[in-house]
Amino acid sequence: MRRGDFSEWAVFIAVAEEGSFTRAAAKLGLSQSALSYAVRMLEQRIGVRLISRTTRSLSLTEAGERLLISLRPAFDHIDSEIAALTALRDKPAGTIRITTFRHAAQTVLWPVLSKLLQNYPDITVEVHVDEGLTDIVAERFDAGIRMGEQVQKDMVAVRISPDVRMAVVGSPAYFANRPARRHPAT
DNA sequence: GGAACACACGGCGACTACAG
DNA sequence: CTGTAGTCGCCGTGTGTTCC
Repeated sequence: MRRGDFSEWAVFIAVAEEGSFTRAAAKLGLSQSALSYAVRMLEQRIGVRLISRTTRSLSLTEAGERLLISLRPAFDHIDSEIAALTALRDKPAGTIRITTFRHAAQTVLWPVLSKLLQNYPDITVEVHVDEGLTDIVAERFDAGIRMGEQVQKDMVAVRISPDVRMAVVGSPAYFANRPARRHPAT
């Protein structure tokens, strides 16, 4: 997956939430044509129509609705974590190690990391993709994404999607210095 | 005179071509 | 990949016509 993909997901969310390319463009500080191009490229690459357009209005397709429901909490969660990091440090920097499975990496993690890395270039993120059950604590990962049934008892889990059973999990050590969350912040 | 309908037109928003 | 300019087409509104 190319790095440029990240912004396309953010564009999709903005358009979906605003219900208008023009308003989304104003919100993101881009031109309307840039957003149209980004969404078109995104749809072409994944081969799924996400937004139904007419000359005067737009609406989300079923696939678009599902994608928005899945992505929005993840973006919100990353935003809240960034805010928490900012509160702890004047200038966030360092390495975050995350383990996840391929589907979550493609649909959830990459889009939010795009925003994170743009805003905090001093942060390095190590993403380990594997379909097995990597031990987050033993392998010294800071966080991971697991299906609900894969969340172990000693993990601190935050659900990130209402319709997909995915959750962000972190080692107790990671959350020891941070406030525990039951839900992603909005 | 007032209500209902049909039509024309301008505004607005999305798309596309093209240049940088 | 982004911005500009031009094009297309839907929608809202104003105006004219018809009917009661």
